[in-house]
Amino acid sequence: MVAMTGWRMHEQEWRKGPWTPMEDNLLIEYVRMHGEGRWSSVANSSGLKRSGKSCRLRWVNYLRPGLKKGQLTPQEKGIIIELHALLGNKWSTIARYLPGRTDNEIKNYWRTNFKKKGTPSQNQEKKKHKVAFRHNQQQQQQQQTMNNNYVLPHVEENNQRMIFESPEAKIEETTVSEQGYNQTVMAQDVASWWDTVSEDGLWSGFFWNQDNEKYPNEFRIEQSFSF
DNA sequence: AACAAGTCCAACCGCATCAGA
DNA sequence: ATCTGATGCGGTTGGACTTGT
Repeated sequence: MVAMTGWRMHEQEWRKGPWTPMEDNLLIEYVRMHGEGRWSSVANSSGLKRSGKSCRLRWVNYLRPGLKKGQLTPQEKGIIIELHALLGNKWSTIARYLPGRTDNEIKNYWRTNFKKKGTPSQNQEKKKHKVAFRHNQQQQQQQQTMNNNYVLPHVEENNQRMIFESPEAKIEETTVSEQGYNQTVMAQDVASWWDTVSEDGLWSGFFWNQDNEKYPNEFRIEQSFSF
């Protein structure tokens, strides 16, 4: 209740609905000048008639430099599935391990593909490609107007291996044997997806080790990609 | 060609938590 | 210790778009 007071103060005045390119530019300019954060002052400083909450969401989910658009890769899907099996609906936490992807995107992916029965049909996959293509075109136009000075956090590339690090979970590189992977943690509706991805050869391994005596609440992952 | 149904995703909402006064 | 505003998160919705009939 209390938490909403600030947001609702000028609720009648806030614009809602889809963002226009002009609004996007105003927000980009604001962030460029003031940095991320202090969203509640965006309206005053930039002239945007959007709530701070709306501005933050727009920035985080759409305007933020480094965002990937388009279809999730099999690797990314695998990470989502693994982490969801481990963490549940902690979309923002899962998103931290997928640089350039947003919690909203991951949430949408999960709901679309696994919240209901069955796996996506081939037609659905075709549709996804079309949508992804549309987004890529839009994003490329968007990116051209922006000065990308940001560095993706917590990810390094090291001899064809992505090392995931989390400030919260202290995830670090490790060497876990394939036998250590426990497929039973996967939901049943995910199993068919696993078969598909394994067959196409793009997925080369993603192993978990929860036998961590020292830090029982932590987990370690090894992710190998074929670039 | 027209309509219905399904899919996707941007954006909103409400609540929880954090931080500063 | 309490209050208040700011921020973050997860759930939900609306509408554009695609596909099927």
